[in-house]
Amino acid sequence: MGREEKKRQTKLAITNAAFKLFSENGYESTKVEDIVKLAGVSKGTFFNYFPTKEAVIEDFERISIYSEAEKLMNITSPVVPKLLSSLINIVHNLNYTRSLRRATLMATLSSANNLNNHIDNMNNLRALLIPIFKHGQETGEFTQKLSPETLADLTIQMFIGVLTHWCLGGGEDDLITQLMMSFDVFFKGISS
Amino acid sequence: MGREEKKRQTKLAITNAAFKLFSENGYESTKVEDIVKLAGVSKGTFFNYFPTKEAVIEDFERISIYSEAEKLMNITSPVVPKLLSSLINIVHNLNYTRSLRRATLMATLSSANNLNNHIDNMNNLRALLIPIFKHGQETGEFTQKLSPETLADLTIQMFIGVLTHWCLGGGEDDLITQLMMSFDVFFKGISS
Amino acid sequence: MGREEKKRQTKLAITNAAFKLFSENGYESTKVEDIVKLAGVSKGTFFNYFPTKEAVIEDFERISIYSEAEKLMNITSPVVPKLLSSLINIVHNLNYTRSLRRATLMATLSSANNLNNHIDNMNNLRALLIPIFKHGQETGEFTQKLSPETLADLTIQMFIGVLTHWCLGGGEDDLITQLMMSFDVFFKGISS
Amino acid sequence: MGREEKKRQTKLAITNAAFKLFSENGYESTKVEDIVKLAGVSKGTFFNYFPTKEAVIEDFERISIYSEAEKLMNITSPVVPKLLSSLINIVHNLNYTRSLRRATLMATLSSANNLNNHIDNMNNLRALLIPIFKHGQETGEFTQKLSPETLADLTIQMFIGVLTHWCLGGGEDDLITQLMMSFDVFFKGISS
DNA sequence: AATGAATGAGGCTTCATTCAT
DNA sequence: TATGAATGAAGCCTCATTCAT
Repeated sequence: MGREEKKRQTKLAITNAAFKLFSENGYESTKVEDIVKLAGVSKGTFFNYFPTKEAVIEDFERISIYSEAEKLMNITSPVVPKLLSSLINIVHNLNYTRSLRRATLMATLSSANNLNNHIDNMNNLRALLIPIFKHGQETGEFTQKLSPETLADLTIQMFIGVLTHWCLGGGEDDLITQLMMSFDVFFKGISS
Repeated sequence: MGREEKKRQTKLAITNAAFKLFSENGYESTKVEDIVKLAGVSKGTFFNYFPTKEAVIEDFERISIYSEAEKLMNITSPVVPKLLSSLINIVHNLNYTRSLRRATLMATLSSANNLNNHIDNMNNLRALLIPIFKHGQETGEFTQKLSPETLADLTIQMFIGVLTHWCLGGGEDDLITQLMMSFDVFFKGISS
Repeated sequence: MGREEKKRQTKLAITNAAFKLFSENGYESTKVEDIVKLAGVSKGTFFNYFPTKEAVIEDFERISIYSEAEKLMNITSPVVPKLLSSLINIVHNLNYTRSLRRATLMATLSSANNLNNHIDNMNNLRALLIPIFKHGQETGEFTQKLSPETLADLTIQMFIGVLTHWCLGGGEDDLITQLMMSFDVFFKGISS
Repeated sequence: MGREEKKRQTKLAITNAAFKLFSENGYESTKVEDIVKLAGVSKGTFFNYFPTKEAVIEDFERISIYSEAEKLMNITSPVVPKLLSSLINIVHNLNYTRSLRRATLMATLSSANNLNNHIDNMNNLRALLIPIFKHGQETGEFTQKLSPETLADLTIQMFIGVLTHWCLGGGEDDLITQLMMSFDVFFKGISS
């Protein structure tokens, strides 16, 4: 195993450990000491890979709900089934547990920087969804009482609602079941 | 002013200060020192009123979304307009700013105790909503494809979705507008 | 003993301890732990009085060679004996040991800030000396081949030379003896 | 280029880098990492050439003011001009900047070992100067009120005074000008 | 009841040094 | 001989909490 490969593994071990602990106990309660113990490296090594403890949390953005948004891009008619399967796919890839989603949400809430990232990502996703809904309106799938912008926004809101309610202990234990049921209602609500 | 009144005022000053700072900077970043400075009391006084710093956060539950749930109890047909006006009423009384809602959400996420409170409150609310939806189904307002339990759950989810999306920067600046628009879609989605 | 008096004593205990240790072992080798142990207070108390470890060193400026410069201001003819007695007086009040002077010199050398303070102080002292030498030249005490500015500068240099050579182990053990002998030669060198 | 030559060059690169950084930022603030980065070698290499970081500072003695003292040995009458030109020569060869002299002074102050080296060197120089002054007294160049030992000591003190005052920002920008002016006064002060 | 000085456990981070490659 | 990833002891500093006044 080459040096570079070893480095990648070390960094991964640290990230995974931090990941696990943050999601179980939250950022502030997780000590660097805990992370390195779980990762099986020394404290010095931790700071060889991350300048501060806070720097690790940025890797959490990797698993934000927006990470796979680009997959939504080439959706064609009929919109609903493909959109739904895309959303399911995103959730599937995120591989969330309730506690992991809570940790991710806390990460978003815990710093102005992360919050701004969230807003940027949300706007990007919104921009992707707008033409999709426009198209859907033209083909008669969706109500025209609401603008495509609003429809895009409500979709994101629905998605966040499912995730948040679920991570706070509500809904079905299986996130995807909950997601499908919720969007069933939602799509009916915005149908023409 | 009597001694008891003075004490109540002091406690209120502390709570309000903590309240403001938690909502602006989060729980962990807010120091007891900051709170007492803003409240205009000494550190010693703080600990005369609250055994620990964490004890203050429990007062945040005062503004949880469940605080006014009992007002939902005597809803009669037709369900939709009264339910909607109740929800609006709750939001109105909460007097949220985006940052205040973020703080409340962080408070819920930041301790197992608060999370359990949330779950208890949610279940209480759910218990209140179930007969309402049952009634609504009987009178033909709501679809019968979903159980009253599910409808209650989806309502809570919708409510949380609006609040979360909004506090993270999404939706209309006016929370009530956003709420009405969202529940319009939702009620259409669960109509019979 | 009042609270304020107690505070002054605590701060003094810390300063004195730091003072002693810095002069014996140097700034970097002295740990905050050492200081508080010697001062008989806790680490927390240290940081109640000084925001950082470095902040303590600024108190060292109190014993800089310039601290009593203002006493030079009202010197009248003949200049030499009064100037000499002033210099002796300054040294006397500084109460230097060789190691303490070394520590003070290191403090000056160890940060750009302290160095700038030194330069400022030096220029103030120089400004005080210039009219004195001007006066001394007019009354015929000093050579006119050198400007009053240069004479002031050479005086400071001589003073620093004595202190530095002495603290590095040279000269008489008694600093004042060394100072008098040196300025005897110096004043002869700049006599008219 | 032979292997030995390569090694010498590597060591020189390290020494020069350390040299530069110590003089700019001081010993403690200069990290081994900084040195090796500037020298263009790895950390491992550094420790192949020097057992510890502190070992590098001993190379600073190369540029101590005593390094060329032996040139003073065969001074003949008249003493003053030759002594002065020797001192100028020493300063010239040292090639000091103010910051470099500060670094050298800090090196002397920063360890008991270096301080002892300074004292040894000073005593050697003193031993060289004593017969010179004795000779100068016999030929009538210098006052007999002071012993040759004292004269030697005052000379060293003057030299150190010039260097210290200058490196702390005082005197002429050109060190040699400052040196000549100062020793002019000094030699007049010790003339017979 | 109010004060704020004192506490000290415990956190994050630094950095000279080692050693396997 | 050169490399640089890994190490871990040790340092500075924070801050909730206590308690004498």
